[in-house]
Amino acid sequence: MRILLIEDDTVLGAAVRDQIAADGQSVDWVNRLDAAGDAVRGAAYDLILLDLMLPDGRGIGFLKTRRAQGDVTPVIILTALDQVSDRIEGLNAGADDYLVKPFDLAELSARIGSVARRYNGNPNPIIEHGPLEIDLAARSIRRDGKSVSLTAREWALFEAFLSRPGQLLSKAQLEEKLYAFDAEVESNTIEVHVSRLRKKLGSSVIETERGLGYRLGKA
Amino acid sequence: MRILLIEDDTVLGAAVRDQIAADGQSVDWVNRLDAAGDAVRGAAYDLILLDLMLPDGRGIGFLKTRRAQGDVTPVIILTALDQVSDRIEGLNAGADDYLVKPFDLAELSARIGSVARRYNGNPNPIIEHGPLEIDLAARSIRRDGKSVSLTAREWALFEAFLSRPGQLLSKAQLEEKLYAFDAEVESNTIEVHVSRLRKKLGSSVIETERGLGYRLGKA
DNA sequence: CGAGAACCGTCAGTTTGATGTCAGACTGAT
DNA sequence: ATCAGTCTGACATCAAACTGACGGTTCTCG
Repeated sequence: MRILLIEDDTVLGAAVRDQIAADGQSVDWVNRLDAAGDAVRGAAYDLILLDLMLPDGRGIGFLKTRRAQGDVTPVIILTALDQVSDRIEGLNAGADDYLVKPFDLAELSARIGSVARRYNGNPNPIIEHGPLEIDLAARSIRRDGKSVSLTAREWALFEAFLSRPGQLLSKAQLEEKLYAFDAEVESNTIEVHVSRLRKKLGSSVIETERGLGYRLGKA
Repeated sequence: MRILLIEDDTVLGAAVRDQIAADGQSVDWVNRLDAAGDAVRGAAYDLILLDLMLPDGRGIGFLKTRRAQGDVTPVIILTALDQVSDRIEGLNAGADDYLVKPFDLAELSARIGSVARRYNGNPNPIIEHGPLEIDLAARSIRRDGKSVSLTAREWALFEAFLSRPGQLLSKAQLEEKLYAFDAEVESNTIEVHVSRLRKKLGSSVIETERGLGYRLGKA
């Protein structure tokens, strides 16, 4: 089995490489996202181990790009961020599993085995939410069985709600999610996007709490 | 470390129990959700292993109920459903990790160790106050398990009390909290909002001290 | 390269519901 | 019994939110 390790920490990277080699698998180890891009274009891997914090960007972006291009290679995320939100973001982006640092090398072996064993081509991971069937990996939604397409902004907004179901999100929080840091919006952009989402997905997907913000609807 | 195993498959359950025992941990094994409820009420566990498909209901509901009641015991989900949607639902419901069947017993041991090691912080800060469960981050309140929604002013007022439990707050102080500087209320606004809060949260949440002000009720 | 479509931010007219105000009932201290 | 303080239902108001429309920009495809 060919494994691609994307990790910039030299100590951890070496340890992981050695562990995998000891398990009898073949490993390629890169420490930057651009090198990772070259690697996946140059060879077919059976599994990717992906660190989220890399010198030239966040690993999530790399993962999303791969998935957007139709790559279904199993991915295990390695993250120092022990936060449910990061795990969910990773899974939403199409990861198959995650490991929170520091992790046991035995645990790593177990999960590699697990992903490999499990990976025999299961078609599509689908979240059900009321009348909606959401396939995050494929970025597709079916509403009452009929497919609905969302734009980039709409996905970003909807994901913000999905990753925190039940939580109230203020417009300021949502703007942060949608527009990184810079790029200030000085109009009712969020309202408009919420309106567009509701038109596509049903009026009850997102609930308004006047003066406070929005939250994902019950179902 | 005390571990509660909730699993109805007798073969798998026995294997897991033996493995945990071999690791030197103490296990209680139940095969139904109602028995699980009795167990968690009767003893304090350090970790719960939860099967999702049980004869008397879905494990997700059990997990959600525990979390809603403020229980923060780490939970690892055991599921035969190899679907990202289940993992996300589980993680959202407050699970700390999951294992997809069939799993290695070595992997189980590794994850138990991992969760136990990792578990230091509390995922969701929920304040319990009598029949109320208050999640300030999510801006949600449950009263006897049923969710109650507050308006912006009501939140502001309630937070003023929560941040100074037991302390007497005069109407003037409360007005300052609610209306920044330009305090321009010339009526019984505070009284009205206190009344509205009591209607939503129960008449005993806030106590009146005639001529002096208000304070948060005992519980 | 050009035409058309898609996407997104902005705005304006309309809708909605949270909130301040008031009046009358109620409470408790003296 | 009196009366100031408090409670609460009702209501009008106005800011917050909704949404259709528009135009600028980017993307797509011939």
